[in-house]
Amino acid sequence: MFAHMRPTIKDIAERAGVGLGTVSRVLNDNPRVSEMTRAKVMGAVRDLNYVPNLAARGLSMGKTQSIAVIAPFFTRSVFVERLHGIEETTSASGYDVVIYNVDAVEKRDRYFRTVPDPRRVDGVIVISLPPTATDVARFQRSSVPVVFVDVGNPLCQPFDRIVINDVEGGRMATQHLIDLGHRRIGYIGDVPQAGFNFTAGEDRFAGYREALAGSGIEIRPEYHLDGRFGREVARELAHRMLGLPERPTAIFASNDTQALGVLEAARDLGLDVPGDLSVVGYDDIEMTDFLGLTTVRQLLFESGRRSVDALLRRIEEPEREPLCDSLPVELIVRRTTAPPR
Amino acid sequence: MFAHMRPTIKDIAERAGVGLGTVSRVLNDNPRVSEMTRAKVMGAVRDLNYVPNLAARGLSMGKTQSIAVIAPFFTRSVFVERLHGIEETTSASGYDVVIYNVDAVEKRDRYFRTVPDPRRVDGVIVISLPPTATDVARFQRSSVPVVFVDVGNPLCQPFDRIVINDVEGGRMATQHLIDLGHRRIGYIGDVPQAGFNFTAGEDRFAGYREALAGSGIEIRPEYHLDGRFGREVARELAHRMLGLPERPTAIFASNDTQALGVLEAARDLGLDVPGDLSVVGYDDIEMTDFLGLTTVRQLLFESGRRSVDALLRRIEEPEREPLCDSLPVELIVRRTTAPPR
DNA sequence: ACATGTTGTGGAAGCGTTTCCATGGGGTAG
DNA sequence: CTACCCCATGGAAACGCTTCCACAACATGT
Repeated sequence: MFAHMRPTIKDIAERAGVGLGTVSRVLNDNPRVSEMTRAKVMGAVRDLNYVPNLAARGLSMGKTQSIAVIAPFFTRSVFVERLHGIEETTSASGYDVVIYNVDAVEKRDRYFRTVPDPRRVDGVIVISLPPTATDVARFQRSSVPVVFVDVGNPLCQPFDRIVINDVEGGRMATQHLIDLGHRRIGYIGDVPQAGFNFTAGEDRFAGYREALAGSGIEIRPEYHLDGRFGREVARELAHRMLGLPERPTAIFASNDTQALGVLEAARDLGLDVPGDLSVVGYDDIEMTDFLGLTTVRQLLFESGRRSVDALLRRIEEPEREPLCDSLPVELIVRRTTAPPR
Repeated sequence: MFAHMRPTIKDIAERAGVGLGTVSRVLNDNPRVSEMTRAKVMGAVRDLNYVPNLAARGLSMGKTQSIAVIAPFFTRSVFVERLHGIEETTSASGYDVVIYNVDAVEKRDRYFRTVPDPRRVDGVIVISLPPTATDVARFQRSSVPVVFVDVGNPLCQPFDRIVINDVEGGRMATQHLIDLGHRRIGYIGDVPQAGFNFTAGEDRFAGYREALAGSGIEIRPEYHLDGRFGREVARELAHRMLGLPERPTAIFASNDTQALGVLEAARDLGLDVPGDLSVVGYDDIEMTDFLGLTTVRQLLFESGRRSVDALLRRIEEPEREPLCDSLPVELIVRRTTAPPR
């Protein structure tokens, strides 16, 4: 028994009594094959339990049937949900998904340099990582389709991209607090991680300022604190902000995780939410529902889905105009916001 | 400019004025190359910005430099954290990770059939999905190393596996409640999803029964409810259980997500936790810390890390004895458990 | 009758690597 | 000085597929 020797198209060809080219044509649904021959080949395929060698096919065709996702901190809920959308759409089209997790700037640079290679993957989805001009130039040369998700950077204009209007989201969150009657509204955001240049935070902050300015509310620098992403840090920042002589009656956190930290700080200080303090988050990750956190929902899963759609479309038709798909944001009011006392 | 033509080793060879074999040897750190030639080749590599073609290498060597992870519902925290361990360890060794998410039985079967193919991946990690005897036979024939994580099934004995002692974990959680003085202890678990045969739930329940039996506490069937995984369902189950004439003073939920549902139900009913009701979860996913949920910690990240270690070791030495690595569980006492009133 | 398609087919060439074998030059030991 | 061996090297073969070209057989139009 040659149980260990995987059959090749040559084996199929011999068994079916046809030539190599014919087998290949059958396997690729080329119409130039007679019904009879097709049946013989398919029979042999079944008999020998043939499975094509993807490396060989890839080498010959210059296609790999796999796409890469380059994402930072892929364990954070935001990315997990986007990934979910990507995975679901991708697996439906028979492509494999290879994940490149970026947890350091060097890794991003390495992946940006080596992954977008037509001999490695058929397409790349980049999430939340703005490229430099050099990166962009390289991507364009590489001939691999690249789609950006959540990257506002104008350098990306030559590529398909799925963007989120974070300014608007920040504005909505803040406006909601203003509408409730708040005037002393704090903002807690994540400091752009060294070298990553995430833009979401800044945009949300811009929305915050816009809303305040629109209502003629003074922007007080002591009401703005940034810290490394994470609950613990946000908790400390909130402690600090809530310890101010004239403390805010509401805090908008630039993401739900930091909003949790704010809630924790409020709990520490014995402040009632929303009685003494209103809190708004951003992203609407799964557990905000449990906590009753008022937040700004962005269509995370959908953003993943659409990025794959865009990528596959471009693989089909490389020459179309780059599309820019803007996803809506929506305010979800729950139990952590109320008029100030 | 031939900007679009990726250089091959042939180009390198010409530019460096050496032969193809020599280039290949340099690239593969073969010691049989003089320092001078090596330098010339490396120079050419840099000049031409050469990147090896992985498909070609894979075809030639029968290796792909990528490993597959087959996991159910990869967006659930438990899997995300295991994946994190896998990703981190894998990327450090230069392998790619391809994710196959199983959200339906058919997908599991399809992946089990097609993924473990030596021409597709160098190794496979299967998480929480017990194989059938047929699957096992196929895996063994396929010659691709397979490592199981969180699969207790005895059929997996021929393979490396990382197991978690869920019986012990369930026992510890329950014993903790008993030690606090509880006698009426409920159990809420997830019903084995049709066809998936997850075993963790049953094991944890077995531990629960053991602990009760060990303390001579009667096992009351009305204190045992199973439902589909998820917060909402668990919340309903908890409602039902807490509506019993003689309601439990403590509930052990088979996983943290369901424990959240229990907490929600307690909140709905105005029960104080831990005053009126103690709650214990399982897994110690990230947010349990925030909620102060007492739970059983299993080393999720570590399980991922070790599965990769095991896999790479087996790729190196295919003939070693299958290892069975058992990870410890640990009770983390927080704020949701206390003696009964 | 012949030129002209059309259809199905076989097989060689080529994709970019690694690996194996052959070769030549230099060193070392006799 | 010879015999031997080792080291560095070049290049052919092989990996399994797709694709292109050539060709045979037959149909069609004049």
